[in-house]
Amino acid sequence: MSTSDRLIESTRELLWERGYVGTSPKAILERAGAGQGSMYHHFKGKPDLALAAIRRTAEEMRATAAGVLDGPGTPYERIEAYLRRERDVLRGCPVGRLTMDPDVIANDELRAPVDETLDWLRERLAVIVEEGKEQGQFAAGLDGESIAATIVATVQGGYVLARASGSPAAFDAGVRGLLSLLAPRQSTRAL
Amino acid sequence: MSTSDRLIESTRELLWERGYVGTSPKAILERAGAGQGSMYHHFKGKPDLALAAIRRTAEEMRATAAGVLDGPGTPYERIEAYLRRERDVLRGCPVGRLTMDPDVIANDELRAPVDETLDWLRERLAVIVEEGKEQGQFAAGLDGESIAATIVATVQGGYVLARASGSPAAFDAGVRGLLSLLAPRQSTRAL
DNA sequence: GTCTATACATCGATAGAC
DNA sequence: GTCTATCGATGTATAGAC
Repeated sequence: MSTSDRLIESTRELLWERGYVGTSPKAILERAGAGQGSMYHHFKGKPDLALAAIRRTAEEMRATAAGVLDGPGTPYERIEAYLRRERDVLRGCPVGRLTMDPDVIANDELRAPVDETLDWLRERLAVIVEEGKEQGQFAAGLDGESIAATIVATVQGGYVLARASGSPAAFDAGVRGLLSLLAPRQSTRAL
Repeated sequence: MSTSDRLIESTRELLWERGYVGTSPKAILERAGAGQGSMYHHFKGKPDLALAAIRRTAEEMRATAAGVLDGPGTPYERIEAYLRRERDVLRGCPVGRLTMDPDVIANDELRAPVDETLDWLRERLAVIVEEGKEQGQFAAGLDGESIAATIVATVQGGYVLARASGSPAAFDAGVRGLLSLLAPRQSTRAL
């Protein structure tokens, strides 16, 4: 792995753990095993390096979600697979957490990958919900885009609840509740 | 307002805007119009002042939520009132945002008010959902605690979506989706 | 490309005058 | 109680040697 790559990877880890405001160049360099010079040679500064890290994290998240959402199964099953997919719940979402970072939100360039990723996810889920409606799996009255927003919000908020309580249980409960509300009509299934 | 109060209020504002890591004593003092000496006279240090601020914010949030949840109306209507209550969506939740703060999560004393508030909210909502089940407004198969977690998560995650996109629209969409899923059986209502 | 040295501001806290 | 002065450490960035 190149020095530039190690810098980006270290930054990704630290952004996830401590956010943008809580991540210093010094900490990045220590973790990457590099000196000041390397960082300022490859990147213009902290925001530039963070942008590279955020873009990579966003892309990775998109690929992971696509892997599940484009998989086999009925619309409900694919949504369930997305919601139940294994997660390091207490670490939170490496993309969503950035929305609580004032310096990220204030910088359109840093915010863009975050926005685009969550937006992509919502649109992808909205299509799946619409498919489920066509197949009669979901009630015709549901709005795909709204349900998609609810699904993504439940996940993002589930991280908040889990981190507050120090346990993944609340995340799982939120997912369970959402799935029980989404469950295909008239089949009472074990959730 | 006493100096101590002004310090707490300034801290509350800054914690909301910038989080714990992003809030410096200096910024607090400037906003409060006080000097270093005042702060360290009234509080042991930054964590101590933050604790006072977080406790006050948590209490205020609880009171606000209770005002809606204990109000009039059917269980569904009270949940709807809670979800649709006016919010400064783009500012996010002053309590929930703290869960993304590594120094808050690492400190049990600072985390406690956050945990207790969200936990209280979930329990309160769980009772309301159970009431709705008894009254036949919600399907008997629903689990109060899970649905409560979904409701709180949708709100917390709604803030994430809104802040990512720079618009409250996604928050509203998530709420709309959740309400459409919760809507009392067989009455198709305008949502 | 990478390193060390240096710069200057800010961080969180303490000391001590008033 | 509040103020200013000061402290050592860290934050972000630049300079310049190798």
